[in-house]
Amino acid sequence: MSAIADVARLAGVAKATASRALSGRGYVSEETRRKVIEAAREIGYVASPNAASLVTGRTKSIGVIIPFISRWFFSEVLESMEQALLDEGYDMTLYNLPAPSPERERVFDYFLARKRFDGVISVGVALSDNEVNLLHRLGRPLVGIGGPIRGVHTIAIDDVACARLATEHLLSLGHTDIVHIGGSKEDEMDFQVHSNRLTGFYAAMDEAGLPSEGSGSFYACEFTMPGGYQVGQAVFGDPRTRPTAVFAASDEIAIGLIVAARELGIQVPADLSVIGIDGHPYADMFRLTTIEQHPRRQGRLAVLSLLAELETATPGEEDHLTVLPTNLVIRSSTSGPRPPHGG
Amino acid sequence: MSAIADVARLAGVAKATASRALSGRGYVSEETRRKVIEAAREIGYVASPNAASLVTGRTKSIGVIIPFISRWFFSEVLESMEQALLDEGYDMTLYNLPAPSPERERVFDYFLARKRFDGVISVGVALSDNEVNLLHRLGRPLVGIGGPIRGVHTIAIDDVACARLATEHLLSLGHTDIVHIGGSKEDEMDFQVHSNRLTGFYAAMDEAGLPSEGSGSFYACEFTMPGGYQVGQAVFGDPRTRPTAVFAASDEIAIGLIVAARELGIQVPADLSVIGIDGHPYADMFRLTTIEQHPRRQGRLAVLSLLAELETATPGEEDHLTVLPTNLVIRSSTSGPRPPHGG
DNA sequence: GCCGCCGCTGGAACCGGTTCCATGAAATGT
DNA sequence: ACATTTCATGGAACCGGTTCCAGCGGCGGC
Repeated sequence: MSAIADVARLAGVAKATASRALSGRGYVSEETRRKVIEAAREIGYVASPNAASLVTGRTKSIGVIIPFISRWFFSEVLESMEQALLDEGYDMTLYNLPAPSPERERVFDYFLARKRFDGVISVGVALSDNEVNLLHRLGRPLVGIGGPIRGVHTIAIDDVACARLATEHLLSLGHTDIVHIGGSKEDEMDFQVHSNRLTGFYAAMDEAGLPSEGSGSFYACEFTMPGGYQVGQAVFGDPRTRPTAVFAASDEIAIGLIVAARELGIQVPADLSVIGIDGHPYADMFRLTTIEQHPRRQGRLAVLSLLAELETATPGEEDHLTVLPTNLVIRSSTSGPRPPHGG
Repeated sequence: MSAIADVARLAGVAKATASRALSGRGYVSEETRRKVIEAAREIGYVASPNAASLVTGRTKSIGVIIPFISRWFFSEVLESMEQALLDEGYDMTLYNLPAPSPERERVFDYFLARKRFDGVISVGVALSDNEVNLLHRLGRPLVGIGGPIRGVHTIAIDDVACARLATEHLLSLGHTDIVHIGGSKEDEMDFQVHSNRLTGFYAAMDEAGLPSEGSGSFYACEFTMPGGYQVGQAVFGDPRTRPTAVFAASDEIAIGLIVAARELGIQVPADLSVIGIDGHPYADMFRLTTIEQHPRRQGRLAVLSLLAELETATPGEEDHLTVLPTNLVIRSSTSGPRPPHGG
């Protein structure tokens, strides 16, 4: 359509002056600025970001690497990042990369090397040193969400502490027969989330003098509601494996467990206490006690932190870890255990 | 880093030749092509899409406008579109625009006018004529998902038919006391989805000679599981308003209803049949009878259709509506009504 | 009255590709 | 043998901005 040359011609100035007037860089008299802006408005001029970024190297766009879109935590983070980027005048280019794979190699080599973005936010993805280095070489800052990446500023919650707190909540209610149901260490998407929550659980159990690692108090589970439901049916269906309390690694798992328990005629919390982690919008409806982790806050902070790094051109604090607060919300899925019958 | 001029120099040819060799356009001898490609590989050359799009006008990027990210249908569509675009070598730039608002005006005027994309897919968004025209003027094709937009190729399911089918399923089981619980017509996100499903419901009831519009057989509800739960508590809690069957406008609503019913001691399906629409992954776990609408298929088709339009440079069939098939999946949340007691 | 600085402006180079056009060599047709 | 095509290649213009640099008028200082 209309280029800056047209604006300049209409305003009766040179391209250079028009550019300065519109971008606000360099000396322009107040009168000239008004003329140029008026001319631009008149012909509906919109600058081509392509042309600009060709010379400035800035694209006003941020790349986001994320392994899932449809899982709660990720979609919340995504939504909040989109909002924050929009507010700051940035575009968001989305790369949904399920797992380390040839697919992902391809994206890194091809898409990311084209540097169509000023920076990258990686959500819950365990980037390899190689991948981090590639971005570094391109001079593109990187901020992570969800777990430490070597040499990268990361925003996360303290998963070990959360798990410990959740377990301690159950312990403080008097439970001794507690199991943890969550993601397994071997799970490919593990970004230390699974293992950290497991670690926190074992630590709390250990401190309470209860059987921990190796005692069979952990069941691996897909990180979804049906995953929790399935494991719940198996574990609660057999009186020999049924505990009095469960710490679930996510609210969705916890809800799946609650549904399974209800179907088996097990009273929650009278017969079984359940606690989760997340602060999922469904938690309230299932009266689930949980630890809220505020993903939207994490996403927003990641964006602001990345943009700050970009705009100050400081390399940012590498290896810096920002730990965001979480909070325990007690509803009625947890209570003290039923006194042993006949006891 | 390295520009095409470096590649040309290393290969001992002119920039123009190097460009032809790498892009595959125009005449280049096989030998020269090999030399250039080898040189490019050697210095790790990656073309700058900015520079290329500056002259070709193509960005190899698609803009997506979507009102929600975290709701099931939308996240599924998004994920499938991302996948399809990646496969075809396109980037996806995401614009999450909740509702018609000044916010949205701003995005249209500012972001979209910068034409950083070759085309646009709008998911479940009722674009105004103005907005459609703006895109048209920019020469960017547009494909919609979820409801007809004037002058735009749209991919959708037949919501009226789905609702009719769902209702007929309940009727065929012998139910006569049926209510519909779903989004209200006044809901701002209505993209004819709500009203179409309501229309289909009333049509089926009408045909069966049962009370339809204006008979109080419809309850408005937020389009989420807690929304369904809340309405379920209210409607099922009062024996006077409790029907024998419910057609829920979405699976999430249906599941919320089932949870509410179970808590009230109402047997599903013996006391209450429930059918939804979606094919949500949780449906199986709640044994929910539903009509599957395959959002991933919709997303994939939208991408392929848009790219085809782009690559053939045909303006596409405007006002064309592609209706994708849906299918009824019968599980055990529906059955015949309990015979009237004392009857 | 002259020098130097400041504020403002225009010309031109540049970012990194693509494409038009001219040129020349080889292959084909008559 | 000569006129055409066809294929290959290089030079240069161009896409639409930004930025460097030179020039110029006005003003204050000495």
